[in-house]
Amino acid sequence: MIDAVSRVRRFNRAVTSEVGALDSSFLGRGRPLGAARVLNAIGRGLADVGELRADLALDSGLASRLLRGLEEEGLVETRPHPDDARRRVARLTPAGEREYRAYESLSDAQAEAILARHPDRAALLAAMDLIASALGRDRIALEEADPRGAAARWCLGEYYAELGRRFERGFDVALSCDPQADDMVRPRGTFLVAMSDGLPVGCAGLKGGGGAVAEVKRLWVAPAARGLGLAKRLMAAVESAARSLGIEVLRLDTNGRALPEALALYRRSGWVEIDRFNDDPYPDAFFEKRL
Amino acid sequence: MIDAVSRVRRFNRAVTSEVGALDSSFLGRGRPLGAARVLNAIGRGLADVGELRADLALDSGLASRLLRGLEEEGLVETRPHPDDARRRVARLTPAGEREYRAYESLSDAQAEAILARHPDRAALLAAMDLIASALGRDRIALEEADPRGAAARWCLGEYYAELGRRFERGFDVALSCDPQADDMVRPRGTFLVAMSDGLPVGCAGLKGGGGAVAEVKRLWVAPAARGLGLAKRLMAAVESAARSLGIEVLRLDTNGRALPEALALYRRSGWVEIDRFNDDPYPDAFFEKRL
DNA sequence: ATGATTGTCTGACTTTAGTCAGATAAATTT
DNA sequence: AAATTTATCTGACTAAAGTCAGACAATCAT
Repeated sequence: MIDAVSRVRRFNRAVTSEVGALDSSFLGRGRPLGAARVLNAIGRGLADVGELRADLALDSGLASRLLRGLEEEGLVETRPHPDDARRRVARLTPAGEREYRAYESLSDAQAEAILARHPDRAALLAAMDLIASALGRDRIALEEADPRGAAARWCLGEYYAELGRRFERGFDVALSCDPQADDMVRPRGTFLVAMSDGLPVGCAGLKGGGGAVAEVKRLWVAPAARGLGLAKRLMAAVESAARSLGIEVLRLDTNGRALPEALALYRRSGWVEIDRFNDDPYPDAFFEKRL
Repeated sequence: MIDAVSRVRRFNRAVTSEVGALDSSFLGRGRPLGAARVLNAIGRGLADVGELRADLALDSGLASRLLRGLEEEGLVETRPHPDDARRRVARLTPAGEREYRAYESLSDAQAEAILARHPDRAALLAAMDLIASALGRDRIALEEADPRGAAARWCLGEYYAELGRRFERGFDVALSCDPQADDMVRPRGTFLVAMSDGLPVGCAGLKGGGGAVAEVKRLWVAPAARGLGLAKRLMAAVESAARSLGIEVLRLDTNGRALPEALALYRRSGWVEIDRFNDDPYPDAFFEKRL
């Protein structure tokens, strides 16, 4: 009874009795689950009725009836799609918007309640992130993002914090050559963030200078998402972005002592070790790859 | 969108879409969810119809009908309770037993599938244990157990492994004075295991010698269940068991360098530091408590 | 012994979810 | 222009879940 399978099933029971209740925040506002799910889907931005039906796996008849119910309640409006009058688009009325937000804050409150009664919030969140990333691994998408945006800044903050823990003497961004954000925005470069259902779980930057040589910077994967092959995917995406920008040679620096996984990744994916090409105090290994 | 509440909600979505599916192993055998749940509950040992109804939160009418359905299928038998003929007890027929086991192995297979597609099994299991223990913290029960039984042996194995990691030179049970199992069984002593929905998450032993002095040994809490106040509960339970056995003085030894949390716990819960009372090589601190 | 309480059952409901065979109208293909 | 396909809707169903008022017998309290 203490084998791995029993432990997964125990987790499952714990979660469906507690979190199942959390999800039932869909209830509690006097509306059946089906209608609440449709309202929620529209609130999340699933305007197109077909999309909505696919997302919620609803029969066309049922979907149509649920929509009409919400329309009669005055929460939703539908109109034909401007480009194709067979399709219909739904959106929330102001009253629907209010109702949607009411459901949202119910969910938030229940999530808060779970957190509040646990002493070690950080450990609980880390475990939740790990499980959510593991279960949703096939749905982790790489997106180009502004390096000054919220998702990128969160990743960079976590990255710097981790370097601080890994380097014996800590890490100070000011001492390292921090790439200017403009150099990581098209057309000079780019910045990629791996998103797992809304949570950033990894990033990589391509810092260009306008020429044929560019640098890969800030490769990071959240602890919760390690082991899923994300670093490899991020590097592949950076390379293909570099090609599309006309870059011919990629370079990067790293610290092999503090970040051995990174070193191993570069070595096994076609990077060649070269001489030091900057005087940044942190790195001790330098690589190049011709595209 | 990266705050704690969003992370809990993301976890929740991941889990209800994946594990929700896991739990729907209740389906897939041509029986509606309600009937499958009742069959499962009886299989788990909820014999009393009232208990069963409370556990599944069923209306009495509905419960009665579902039971009758299962009876007609030949899977369940009910009879009046021997002590109180108003109550009814249900149990599985041999066919019901087979059907129950078929559901169980479906669930097992689905749990296995989740594990199988994740690279870092140990990390995933650790995260699941942590969440299950945190959500089920109010349902962690302390039980007296045979120190040679499965639950106790699992705890002791984890305990020794952890000591091995914490002591600079590792830990070898043979070098330490390993209490004889008989000394941790009533009437000489006892052994307590903390169980969280079937998983042992902590233990403590009371090693008596027949006299008025006994020793507390093997206090351990699983990493997944730390921060929930379990060590304190275990110690309190050991003390009250000791009182019931007529013990007047409790002693224990520990290693303050490798196990600082334990030291702090003893100091703040009425234990007094005393001189070394054995020549075990591992401990460096010795305590006593008069009951 | 009587009345109240308890545990379960029955029958008559309602609501929700889900299915399916057309109907309708707009777009696409031929 | 006619035929086909597509996106949604309608109406007529069924199955499952859940509710409620009483019925009934056993037990408990006084």
